[in-house]
Amino acid sequence: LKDANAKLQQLSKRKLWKEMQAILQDIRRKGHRPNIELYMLVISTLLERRLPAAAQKVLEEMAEDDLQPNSVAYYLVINGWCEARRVDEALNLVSSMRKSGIQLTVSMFNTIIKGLGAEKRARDAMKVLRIMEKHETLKPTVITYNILMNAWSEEENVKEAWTVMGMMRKAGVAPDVVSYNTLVKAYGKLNRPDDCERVMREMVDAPLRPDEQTFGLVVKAYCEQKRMEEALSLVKRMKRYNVVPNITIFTTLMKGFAKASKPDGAAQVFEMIKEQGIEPDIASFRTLMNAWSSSDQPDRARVTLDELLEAGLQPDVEIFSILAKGYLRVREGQKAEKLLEEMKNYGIQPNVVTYTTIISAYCSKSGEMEEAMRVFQAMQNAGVRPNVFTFGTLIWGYCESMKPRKAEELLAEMERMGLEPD
RNA sequence: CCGACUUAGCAAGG
Repeated sequence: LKDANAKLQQLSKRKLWKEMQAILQDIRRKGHRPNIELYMLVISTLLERRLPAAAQKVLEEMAEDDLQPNSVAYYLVINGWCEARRVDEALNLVSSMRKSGIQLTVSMFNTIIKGLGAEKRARDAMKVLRIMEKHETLKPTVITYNILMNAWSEEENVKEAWTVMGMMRKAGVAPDVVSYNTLVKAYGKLNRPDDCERVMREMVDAPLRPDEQTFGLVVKAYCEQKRMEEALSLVKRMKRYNVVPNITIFTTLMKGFAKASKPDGAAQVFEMIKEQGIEPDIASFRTLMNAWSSSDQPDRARVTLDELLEAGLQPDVEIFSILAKGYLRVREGQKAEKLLEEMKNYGIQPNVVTYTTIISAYCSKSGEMEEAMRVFQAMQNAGVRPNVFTFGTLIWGYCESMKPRKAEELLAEMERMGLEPD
């Protein structure tokens, strides 16, 4: 058993779940009893690989061995089903647990409510919460209510989110910062920054202190509307609440400037980051590069890339895809394609986005469809599967260059590959 | 008793 334990530890690191299952079976066949730790290791590996069905089987084997799995083990499997968008399986498991008298916990229901929300079933999630409210020992906590509020917010139903807030107050549970942030988020999705501000004021009256996330959400709402003046002034107002703007908020601002076609604004924000003594992270570099690339200035994106390298950060596939987009916008297919070599030097594998961007660059110029098709071939030779975007781009390119026959051929090829044209 | 589970930022001219 000790031996098996060590072996399983190794396999778990490499996520070799099939081998782990085999060892577990072997132990049991020989009439030994694996201990709880062994079982848990296999279960968590299976769940990491998104195999809740297999994990549940192991859970059942544990029970056969008279090892009562603890509630964390059950929670993990329930959560696994929910993350795999199979909430009904999670619900089945819960009802069989109830029949066998296995301890249920609030976390289990929290994850189910979240899963229902992810399946756009907030209405069902609401029912689950109401059942919990009537239960003696499984009363919803502030987290439960928040999860449900978020489910409504995802469905852009701010009215029901408020309803949940009312329910929690009625149940004697005080809304917290997360509850209010969720409402702010809901209004943000609805493009109503002014209502975001209103919720923030209500939050202050509660009294609760808005945090970085609150401001981040409101700043984003202004940015979506391209109301950059207000976004900036809100960031300045943060100090009054003793909240220091962080890298996320600055990045949100940069994205807003990029969206508003104001790359210089993004560059200024980038300077602000450094002035605050914050080290820009890879995401902020990407956002600034994207601001340059989206505004047809690949050379400036290139300068930013140099700065990234000087800062000692590792460029990644997204960085190069963004740079390729810059060349796409100025219709420089060759320069975009040349990035492939550069990436090779860094040991970065181009992905479907990178290739599709390069293909678009060729497609955007009449008479370069052959180049586009060459890259399309190279991509497949490199083992990268084209997707609907890739085909859509090529089909568009052929249509633009008045070659509908070619476009039709691609449409057929797409279907042969099992891709659904949209 | 303490944790854990909930809410913000970034890439593809279709």
